[in-house]
Amino acid sequence: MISFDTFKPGDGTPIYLQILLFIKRGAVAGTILDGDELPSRRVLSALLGINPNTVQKAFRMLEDEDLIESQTGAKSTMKLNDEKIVKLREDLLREDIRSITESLRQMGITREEAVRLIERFWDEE
Amino acid sequence: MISFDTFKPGDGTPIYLQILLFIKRGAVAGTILDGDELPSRRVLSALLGINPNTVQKAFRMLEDEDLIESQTGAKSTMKLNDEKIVKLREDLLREDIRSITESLRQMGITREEAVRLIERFWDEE
DNA sequence: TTGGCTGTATTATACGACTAGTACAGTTGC
DNA sequence: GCAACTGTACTAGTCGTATAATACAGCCAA
Repeated sequence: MISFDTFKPGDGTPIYLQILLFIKRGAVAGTILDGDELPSRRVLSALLGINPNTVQKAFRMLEDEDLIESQTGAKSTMKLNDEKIVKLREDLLREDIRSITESLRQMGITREEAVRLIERFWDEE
Repeated sequence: MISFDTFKPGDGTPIYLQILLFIKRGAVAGTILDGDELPSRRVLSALLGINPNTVQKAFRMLEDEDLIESQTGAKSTMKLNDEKIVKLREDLLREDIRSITESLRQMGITREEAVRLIERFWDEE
């Protein structure tokens, strides 16, 4: 059963997107595996203190991307393979890096400064 | 007059926040200086193809942070000094770095991999 | 078999972001 | 002075996110 212990809703990002990203990043990290059972919509929503419909929206999108399998009455399970994971990793990384480089460049930060900042703040907090 | 030529609304971030960040990052980069005139609400909204109220919301928040000065009838101007800029730089950098490190860590990326990714993708696009 | 769980669907409500339109007071340049 | 600009304020409406409550059909273990 996939654990959401490390999941903490934050920023202003829609909750359903945060759930989506949490699952995808777990799949990339290898902490979430093919066949793993997801918590039920009701259980997870109670756990996170949010509405079941919000969880359902996230799970529905995961199913639309063929990353989970659902059938009425039974728990949903992860549906992963190497190809999907490689693609997920590329997509997520590309967007993260694109976002940070654009942001830092707008502030006039150089590549060398950016690297130094990452090295310095990586292990904080 | 501050130019918004490089401003391109994107992601799902609220437009008024994107305008806010554009100004703040420009101040940090030194491309926007103390005393600089801002385009009028109406002109900027027409330029960006958005509603004047959205621009007003961003400008209002900048004034609440004492980063611009506005008076009825006259154009708004930037209100900066070294102390404010240092603080802006720290706040913006901290949030950017926090965001990217958290995201990459959730994907199981190490510090060394993160640095390599930044170095590799910095000059792309 | 049966009761409690599962996924799925529907309706209604609330709020923030954004748009549209209008109005009014004050500045600026000719 | 006056016309054209400026900032500010307000109402009304749409859309996406999130909540709340309810309902139904299918799985599964005791």
